[in-house]
Amino acid sequence: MPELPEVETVRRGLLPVLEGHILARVVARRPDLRFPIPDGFGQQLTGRRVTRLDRRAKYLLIHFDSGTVLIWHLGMSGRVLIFEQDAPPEERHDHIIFETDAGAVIRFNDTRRFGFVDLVDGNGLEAHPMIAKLGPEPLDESFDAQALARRLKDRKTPIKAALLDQTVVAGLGNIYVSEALFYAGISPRRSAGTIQGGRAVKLVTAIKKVLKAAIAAGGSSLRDHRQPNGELGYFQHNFAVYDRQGQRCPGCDCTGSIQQIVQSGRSTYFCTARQR
DNA sequence: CTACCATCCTGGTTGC
DNA sequence: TGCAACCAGGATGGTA
Repeated sequence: MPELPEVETVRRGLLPVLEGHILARVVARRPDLRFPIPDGFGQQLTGRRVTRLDRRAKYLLIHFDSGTVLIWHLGMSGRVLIFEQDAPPEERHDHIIFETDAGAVIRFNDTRRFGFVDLVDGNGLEAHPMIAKLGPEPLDESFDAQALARRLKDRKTPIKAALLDQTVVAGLGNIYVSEALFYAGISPRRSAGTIQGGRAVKLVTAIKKVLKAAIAAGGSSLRDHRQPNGELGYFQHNFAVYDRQGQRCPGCDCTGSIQQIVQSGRSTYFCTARQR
């Protein structure tokens, strides 16, 4: 799915067309995505003004003047497209359509339908089952080496798997975990509990660095992600290891090449010389 | 606790 | 060229 940088890119694209605007029309073109679309979805949002547009981990949180919050997860293949005028015909996987009082059209297109939306009262947001268990935001100042080390302590699972666990740190996915471990010089196979002290400092630094760089690049366009204006993100050109198996390691003079392994069913990419 | 697996879907790529 | 198997950025719940 879109990971944190891609969702943040979508949020930034939506800001100018949504924040402060009223939804003039909201249509769900099918009854379900990953989960059923809430009853009265369109009716609850139509005529409401967007007061705030937040992101938590990989979730978009759209606050309305009614007190309702739209929780929106893009799944693995979800795309948000914005047309400020002259929207082209709807396409096959355009599942939800929003139109604003200014005439902007926003479409949620999701071929695999792993995405979902839910509506919750703002007071209950933190208790929502999808939100309540999330770990710290990796770009928050409070997410530091101590915070990470504490959450990894005594865990025997490989660090790769631990970083994909959204209760450890929220927002990383398969791409940025490989990238962050590369910059930290840590093997994806290393037992998570051994990431303490200096290693934790390196890993936190690497996580923040790679996420910030990816956001600045508009995310990564591998298969599905596009910026909401339709442009491709370009961080995929800056991957150090992801999807680069067999290529030379960009970070050291080692003679080896980038290895691809499978951990808990997902591909991992790393340099065996540089990452220990 | 941990590791592993299947599952929800569609579509692009790979290999025969 | 056809076709089937496999793979993909996620997250959960079940099993052993």
